[in-house]
Amino acid sequence: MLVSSKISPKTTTRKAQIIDTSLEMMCRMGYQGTSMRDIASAVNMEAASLYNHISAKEVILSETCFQMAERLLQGLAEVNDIYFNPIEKLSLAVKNHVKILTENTFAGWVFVHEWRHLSEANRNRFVALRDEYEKGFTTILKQGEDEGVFQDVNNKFAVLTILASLNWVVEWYKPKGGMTPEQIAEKLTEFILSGLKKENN
Amino acid sequence: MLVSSKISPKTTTRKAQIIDTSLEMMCRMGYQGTSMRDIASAVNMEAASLYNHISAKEVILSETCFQMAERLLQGLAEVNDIYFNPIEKLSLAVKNHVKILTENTFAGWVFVHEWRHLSEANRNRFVALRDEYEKGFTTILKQGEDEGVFQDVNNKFAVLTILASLNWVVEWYKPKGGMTPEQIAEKLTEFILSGLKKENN
DNA sequence: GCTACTAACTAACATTTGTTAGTAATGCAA
DNA sequence: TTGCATTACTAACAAATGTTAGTTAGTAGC
Repeated sequence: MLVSSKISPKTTTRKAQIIDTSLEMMCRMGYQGTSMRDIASAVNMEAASLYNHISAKEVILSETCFQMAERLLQGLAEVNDIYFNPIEKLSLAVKNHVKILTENTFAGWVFVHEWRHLSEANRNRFVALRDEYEKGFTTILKQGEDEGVFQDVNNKFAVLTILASLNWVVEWYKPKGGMTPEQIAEKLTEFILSGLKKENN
Repeated sequence: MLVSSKISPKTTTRKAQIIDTSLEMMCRMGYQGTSMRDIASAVNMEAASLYNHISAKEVILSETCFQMAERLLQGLAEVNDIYFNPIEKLSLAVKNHVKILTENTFAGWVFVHEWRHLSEANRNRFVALRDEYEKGFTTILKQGEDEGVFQDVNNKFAVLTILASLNWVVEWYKPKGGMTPEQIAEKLTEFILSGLKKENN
């Protein structure tokens, strides 16, 4: 082994290293624009050697997409289980979303942009998870409406618009940038809520 | 010529036909996922024959991206020139944006998502236009602040979030769907403005 | 010290990629 | 009728693609 990644023997496996590097490259050049040879040379090995760690290129994409989806869903489920106030729920759902996307910037970007290149079977599974996630947000909005805290809006439209602004975070968030994930979440919540709270207009 | 597209001899050129078909395919499979042979067989010809109409694959992408950028910029410039009231300005800027993106769904999608695959030179030019466009929105927000109509927000943050929700339209807008572009623009404006107007909270 | 495993290698594969060269058939203008 | 521009074709190119086969050096457990 020429290149040893023995900083911490088990926590950072070679596989994780390959995936991390791949994700970073896919952010710059896209999934289809990043070849196995590109990835290999970035981690200082031959393309064929990658297959000792990863069974196929698509696994890099699918593992990332599903991991992120699971994390988002789990966070949202917790919020919906524990809290009662719709405003609080929405605020925490936003915080959860921003936290997960900014925690791993590259995975976040790939999750938002590159899932389209999943194989059909995986793409279908993925879209199902995404729909479930959207449903979680819809539930919060509905509850808010019922309790008279939120305006009466087209829920589908509102959820999509909200998620749009949340997902866009991956586009411009930089860890060393001016705002922390918490500040971003707070500002986004403000932005969204001021447009939803009834006592406005 | 086996396939004749003589519905209206000059308005729909073969080139336009090729580009339209390409854009539709790129929406489904991405720029890199759409090969010249894919495009060719979709318009019933050989890949090599495409080069009688288009000098390179990238031209399909670059022409689309720059055309859309120009249209958006021109619309925004008109709004900023003619009107004075910041709320009216913002509302019309949103309407302009939604109109142009929904007028040609495929071009809109490609414009939003695939510009990354432009060659470096073109990408730089493109990003410059996009920055200019963002600046136009920033101007409106600033004016609104100065006149005390809008809240004091982080302008960069607000503009990016606004554009995020505007661009997301390409993701889910369907011509035969429930909402017309005008209705979408109106709802988006409502959503954005209620989060900006001072008399809120 | 033998065994089994891990992780790297070289070589090659069958496709697919964007694109060029060269060649015909067509239709319009002179 | 001649000539030119348009638009299609076939054939081929060099490069790049994801992946497999077969091999080998090092390491850990018995």
